[in-house]
Amino acid sequence: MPAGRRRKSRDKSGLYARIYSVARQIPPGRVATYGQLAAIVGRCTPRVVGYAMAAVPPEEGVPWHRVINSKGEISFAPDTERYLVQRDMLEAEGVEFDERDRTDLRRFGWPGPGSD
DNA sequence: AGATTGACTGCAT
DNA sequence: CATGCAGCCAATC
Repeated sequence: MPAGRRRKSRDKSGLYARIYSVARQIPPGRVATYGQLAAIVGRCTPRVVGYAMAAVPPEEGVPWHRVINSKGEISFAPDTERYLVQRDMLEAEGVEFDERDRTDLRRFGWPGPGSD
């Protein structure tokens, strides 16, 4: 790996790789918020995490469906197919939604890396 | 190079 | 609890 050159990580190319790397650590049945991932990745913001999730290649093994917004809700309009697909996958893992279509982050929220 | 958009968030109303 | 607004960073046009 290219030693030297660190300080503030200018690896913009590795930004997505970092985000995916963290996302892959989210265990089944748990969900993480964009802001949480951004904080763990560092030098990143929720917007970028969302953009990265939208750009996840299908075979990367990244559980993009376990990433939701800070309100504990899926960030797609409820009447879209993408929303239904994501919700279906989460429920299949045991994540529950209330009548407001929100999950309880205190129960299903991912504590963070190393909580395995 | 400037403007616009997007799977966001926190705070004020 | 719903809505509005500003701040945020990268990708696209």
